[in-house]
Amino acid sequence: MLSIPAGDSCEPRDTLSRERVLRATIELADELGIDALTMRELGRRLGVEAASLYNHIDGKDDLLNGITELVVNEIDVPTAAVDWKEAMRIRALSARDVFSRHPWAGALIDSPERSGLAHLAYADNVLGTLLRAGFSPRDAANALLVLDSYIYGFERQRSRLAIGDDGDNTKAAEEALATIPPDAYPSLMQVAEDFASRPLDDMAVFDLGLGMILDGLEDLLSTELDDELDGRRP
Amino acid sequence: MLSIPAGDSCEPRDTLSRERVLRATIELADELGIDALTMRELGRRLGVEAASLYNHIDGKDDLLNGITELVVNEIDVPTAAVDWKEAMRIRALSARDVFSRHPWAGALIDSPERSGLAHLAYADNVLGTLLRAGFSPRDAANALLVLDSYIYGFERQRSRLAIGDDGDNTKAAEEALATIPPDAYPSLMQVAEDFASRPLDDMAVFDLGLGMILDGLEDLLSTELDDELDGRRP
DNA sequence: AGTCTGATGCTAACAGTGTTAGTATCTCAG
DNA sequence: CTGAGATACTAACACTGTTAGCATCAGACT
Repeated sequence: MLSIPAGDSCEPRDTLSRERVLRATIELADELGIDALTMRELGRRLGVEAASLYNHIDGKDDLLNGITELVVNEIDVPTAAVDWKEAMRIRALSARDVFSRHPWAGALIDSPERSGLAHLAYADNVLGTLLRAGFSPRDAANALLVLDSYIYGFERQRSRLAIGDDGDNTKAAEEALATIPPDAYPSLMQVAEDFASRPLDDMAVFDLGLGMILDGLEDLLSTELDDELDGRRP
Repeated sequence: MLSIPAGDSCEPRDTLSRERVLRATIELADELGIDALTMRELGRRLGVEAASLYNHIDGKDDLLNGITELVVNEIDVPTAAVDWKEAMRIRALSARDVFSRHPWAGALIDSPERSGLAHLAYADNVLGTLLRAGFSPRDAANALLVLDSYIYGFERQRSRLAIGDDGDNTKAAEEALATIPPDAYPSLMQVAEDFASRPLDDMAVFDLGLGMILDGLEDLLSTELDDELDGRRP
């Protein structure tokens, strides 16, 4: 199936392989953005004609699925016996880290039909952590859905607002101030002025919202445990 | 500028206009999905050749910006003097409603550079509500970011997991159960079995997470007000 | 009324996309 | 050294968004 010469630890240098193609795809998407990812450009990078890629992948969809899978695998899912809240926080921060390395990943991950085995393993790990913490299967699933909504959603907002990874948000705020009709949006104006003086710490804001959800989940867990006790000793 | 005959209340019937094009675009996207939205197909719908559309729009980007703007305008932003929490909840449910009518909207709204005047008005309204409730400009902006991350993120998860609007989730869960390798993902298995017996009430889950965030914001607001009092009477 | 002008739609085409069929080449086993 | 199978290339197809140039039809002006 694979084109790697059998039993040799030396990597194949001049021939293609699914893995090499996927790696080059990620590189290309990282450097030039997902829109610049075209079969011909990808072939050019690999010193190959576009059609040759089809010997190793099933089409562009398969290509996107492949890099999505690789990226999902980059997200840390802590297996150690840490507190469930801490585990969720570590996972969230790791996801944000992956997104900052691969800005295109957010848009791909929550496209339907791109979830492969990596996503299953990811979900299984998270659900396992929550179940062990005492969540019911139903509440564990709900928690996963709520958390992922926020984690992935935050990334999308970040990219929508063009929030850079460095702290040049004050400049962006000033530019926005200049283009906004002065009197039409007073509240927006007031907020923008505030951001012009002090930059947005998006990391802190992310953690703020994450903390709210985690606290809410903790409440959910404790009431659930109480209910369980009541059920046993009515 | 506009092609409407001056001063006549009768609408133009056989000539195109930017508005007619945008309306037809939304219809097409609603019926066949955003991928089926092609200039030639859109022209066919309007009984017109694709190139003619360019007399009324600046290109496909302008088209997408236009329908995004229209859809954002569909989101209710309650101006009445209701509780800020209730106002945020109404807004969130309205957004979810819009997304269920236009499943493609989620993917468009949080693409960068698609935010037009509608988005500014939307943000101004929400920020105004929060400022009036006592939030500082900084915290109001943070609250908006956190809330929108969750609201839009939830929609993306919904579409990713292919959660339909009706309650046939049990069937989907059973299918998922069948394809999952039985022993590889025990936690996932356990959760899927639960969902096979009782369907997912995505509306309730959405409200669950929303409540957590709103409660967290309420805490933020009260400590903020306390700090303000302490500052005045140290 | 007749003409003219500007907007509107059409035809044809271009560059670029993903993808496939058929052919050449290259590598390695026998 | 030869044959066979994998691998890459050439050429082309259908489709995308987009533009230039021409035809046509409307209403405005003299």
